[in-house]
Amino acid sequence: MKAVLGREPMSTPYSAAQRRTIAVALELFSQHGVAGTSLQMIADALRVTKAAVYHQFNTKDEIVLAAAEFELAQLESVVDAAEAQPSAKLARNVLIEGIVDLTVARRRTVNAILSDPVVVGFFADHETWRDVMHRLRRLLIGDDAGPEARVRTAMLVAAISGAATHPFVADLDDDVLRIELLRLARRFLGLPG
Amino acid sequence: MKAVLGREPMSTPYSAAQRRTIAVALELFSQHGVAGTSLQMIADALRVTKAAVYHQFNTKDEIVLAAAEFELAQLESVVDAAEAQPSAKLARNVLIEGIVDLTVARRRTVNAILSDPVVVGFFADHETWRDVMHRLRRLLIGDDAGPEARVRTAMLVAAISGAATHPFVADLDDDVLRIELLRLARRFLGLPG
DNA sequence: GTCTATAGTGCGATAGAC
DNA sequence: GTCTATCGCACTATAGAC
Repeated sequence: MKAVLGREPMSTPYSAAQRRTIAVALELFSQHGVAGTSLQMIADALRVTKAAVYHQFNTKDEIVLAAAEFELAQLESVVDAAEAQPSAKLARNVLIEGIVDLTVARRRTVNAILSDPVVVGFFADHETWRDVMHRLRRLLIGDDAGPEARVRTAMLVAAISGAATHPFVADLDDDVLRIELLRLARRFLGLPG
Repeated sequence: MKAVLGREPMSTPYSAAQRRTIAVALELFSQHGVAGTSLQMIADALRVTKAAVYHQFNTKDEIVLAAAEFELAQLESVVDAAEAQPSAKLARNVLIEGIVDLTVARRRTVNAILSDPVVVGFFADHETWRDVMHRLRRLLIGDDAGPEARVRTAMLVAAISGAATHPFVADLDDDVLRIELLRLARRFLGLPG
């Protein structure tokens, strides 16, 4: 099932210090954007100096890539779980639920990181990214490549990730947001829900 | 109808040179983000020096604000047109159509600018922005402030603006994208269409 | 693994000639 | 309105002590 050749999802076992760096970087990137976040800001948030951060990662780009791949890996595991379902219908259901859960749980970071111009540039030639997007698209659209299906899919993905970050719902509880997102997403796809 | 006190939508008549600066700034901001765009890049795109750009605007922040307000003004005129309708139903219809038109016509810039972290920060205390958002929300939700209505509204706004920028539909013609977005948005709201 | 110190570069912004 | 030239600063990144 996961026998995709040459791909090694989490083959880099980051140290605890590296994971802490990634965590604070994600928070700062989501607030100020990648380009608007300096290594000084990351170092200050970790309460160490810049040199200490450079001991964990050789360049800023490596931090950006590690942070982006961290979010990507979670999306990938949702896609994995969906593909493991016996039918296309079940797969789509698991996918929607997984995306909603992921988006709500990490609503401050996921969308901000994956849509940042710098990350978009990095991911343009990124194999795992293209693979995950391709599988995601296939799960949702199937073999129908017509405009209606494609726009509907883009709207659904954008609606879920965008709505979770939207100021209109900033004060809603995670549970309430999750339930409403799920219900509307299913209705949008014409699924029972 | 537009008698909102103390608000002066386009009271600053920018010169032709200033409008050219705003136009190239919007393009660059949407590609690299606000923080990732330097005044040197703007000057190069205009084929002048930085000093010439500083003759049009005193600071980079002024350029960012002018560019963001340019996009906001177009959204505001859509809201104006919707509020001029005689019924709530017609108003909502005009609003959806206007947002779809605007988003498709300027699909590379609108969403990127208005969701940029720097612009979000500028607009946090921006009167016109808050006013337009409040009126937009009122037109779509009315007096229903329940979670379902709020999530549905956030999803709709995010779906339209996000879908237009989504790579899944990057190669679709503007006309096709416009028609599909409109149809799906109306179906999402339970409107005839 | 963290520090101080610093190199080298590009940034936003300004002065003043034309 | 555009230019050359420059200031002061923050940035990424490195060197070397502890």
